[in-house]
Amino acid sequence: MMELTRKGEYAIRGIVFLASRPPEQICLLSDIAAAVDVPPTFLAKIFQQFSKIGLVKSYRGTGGGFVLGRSADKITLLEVVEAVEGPIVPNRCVINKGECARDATCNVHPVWVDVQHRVRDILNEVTLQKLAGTNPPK
Amino acid sequence: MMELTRKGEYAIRGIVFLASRPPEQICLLSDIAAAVDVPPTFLAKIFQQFSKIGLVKSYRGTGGGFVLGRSADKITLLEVVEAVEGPIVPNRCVINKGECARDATCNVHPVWVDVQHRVRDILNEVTLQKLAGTNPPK
DNA sequence: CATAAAAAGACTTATAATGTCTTTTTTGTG
DNA sequence: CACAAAAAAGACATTATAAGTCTTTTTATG
Repeated sequence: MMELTRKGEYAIRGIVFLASRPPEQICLLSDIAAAVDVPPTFLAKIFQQFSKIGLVKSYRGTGGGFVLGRSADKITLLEVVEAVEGPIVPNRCVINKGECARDATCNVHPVWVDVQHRVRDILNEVTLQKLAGTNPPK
Repeated sequence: MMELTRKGEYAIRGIVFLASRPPEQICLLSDIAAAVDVPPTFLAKIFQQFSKIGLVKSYRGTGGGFVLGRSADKITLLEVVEAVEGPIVPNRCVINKGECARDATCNVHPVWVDVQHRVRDILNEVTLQKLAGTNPPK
């Protein structure tokens, strides 16, 4: 239960790798994909999502590629995960009230809210800088 | 992300309902299903899983049905969820070492372990008694 | 033995995950 | 300007999982 999908796994690997490179160095998608062992076409989709919300900056054409959209200590694991997996919602009823007809009487609801907050808090404390930390750039 | 499946949702509804009934009263699966608005055949599968691990006790034949396997204050939400959803593992790499080749260098791993523990702790604190509490038996 | 109920297993359908392929757009370079 | 290099976009294919149904079997009771 509560399992990260492969997409999420790949997303993390990819952007952590990018964070481990010198900040101004433009990385080819194909290089990243090879380095973190992810199908390049799939990683492309993921990085497109990153790009749309500014987690990475993309350059097209010759000499193009990707760099982080912000410094690695300003990007959290929470952002990365939610970028590709969507919001963290342990149960549908947490998304919006009224979703669950039992709302008023449902004692389980607050538990899921609690879970949601705890998980988000944990992931929000972890920055890409920390994650890239002891993986020194080769 | 991290969403409970419908099966899990149904499982909780079903067993919480059972917990809200007088402890010795044998409940028909069909009655439970109707009360919590779940397809009876699907709920049957769920209760079979419960039965196997003793969360509920089943009686077959005429006059048969289900009762809780233990008192409601001795059954946790964690048990219920894991019974039908499997163990709570935010990432494959948490299941067993060696799963992830990057193991040693992976800084993300401990984060998932942390998430796993927090979530389990939260769910482990919640008993069926609490959940059934303010839902008085009709 | 007839009936009521759960257990078990095979099966179907729907949805989401995972991934590929092709075409288009953008950009730098000879 | 033409070409090549790269990402963006969209359509497509495949596989896995979720969700649910149906049929048959087992067990218990009156």
